[in-house]
Amino acid sequence: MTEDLMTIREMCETYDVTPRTLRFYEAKELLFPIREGQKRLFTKRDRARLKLILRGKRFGFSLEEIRQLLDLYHVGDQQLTQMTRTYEIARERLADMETRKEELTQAIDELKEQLRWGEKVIASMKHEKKAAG
Amino acid sequence: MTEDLMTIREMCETYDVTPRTLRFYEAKELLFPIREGQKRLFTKRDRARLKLILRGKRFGFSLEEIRQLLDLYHVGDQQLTQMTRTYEIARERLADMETRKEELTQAIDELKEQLRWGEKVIASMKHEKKAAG
DNA sequence: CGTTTGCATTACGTGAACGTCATCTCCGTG
DNA sequence: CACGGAGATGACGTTCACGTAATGCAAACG
Repeated sequence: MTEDLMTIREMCETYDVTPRTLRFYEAKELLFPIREGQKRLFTKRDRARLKLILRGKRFGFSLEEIRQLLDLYHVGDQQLTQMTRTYEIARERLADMETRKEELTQAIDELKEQLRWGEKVIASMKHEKKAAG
Repeated sequence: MTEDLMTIREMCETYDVTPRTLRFYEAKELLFPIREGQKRLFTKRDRARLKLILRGKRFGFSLEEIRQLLDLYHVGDQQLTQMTRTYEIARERLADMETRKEELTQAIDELKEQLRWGEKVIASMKHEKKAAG
């Protein structure tokens, strides 16, 4: 099976994105599908990158931020200085993500608290209604 | 001190946003400053909401999603059915946030792993350079 | 009393992230 | 060989979340 490669349509169905999105990501140098004539063929590497892109988006990162991060995952044949810079960017992102996680944890706790409040309010409203009815 | 109230400028300095942003949030019904003549005066409630807005944005929520959530924090005099709906929306958001947190935790672990990789690569590159030099 | 300062409104502009439409090109099938 | 379907390429449109004038008003200040 030469099925390391996927067409644009297969990609769309697998990852629930549109062709436009995939072409857009290629234009922005987030993906690098190979060409068979005109047609794009997406490799395993592209799929790995796409997963990271979609995850990054759910975290609220911009495509540009994601692009910088992706470089760390496919180091390739970079120069030492460039590699070091990539590494530093990644460390910053990591710190960023850990901060987010803490905030998120706190937000979750607070929201849970509010939900308990909401339950009480709803309960008492039902009670009032009953009493008033 | 009647200083439960803040001017738009004070708000901007305190929360590091522009006047435009605050007016925009009011237009979108995320904030409800009172008026003294023409001027806006932001209450403690507005400040609490703004904090939640800014935090929500860092999590990648849209302003519309945030607006729905905010209703839970200032219940006011809603009807039972509306309150119940708000409560349900909040529960969905909570589930959403918990999913995000898990994904984020995983992403952090993976990124840490990549960073260890990066360190090794950089170390070996320095070594090669030394050997080649 | 003219002018700066602070805030207001109205309206057009902008960057990010795609959507949509028109048009073109192969490729396989009847 | 006509033709439908998958995919490509511009190019313009759209939504979100504000930015950026242009203009106006009203209190404060020298």
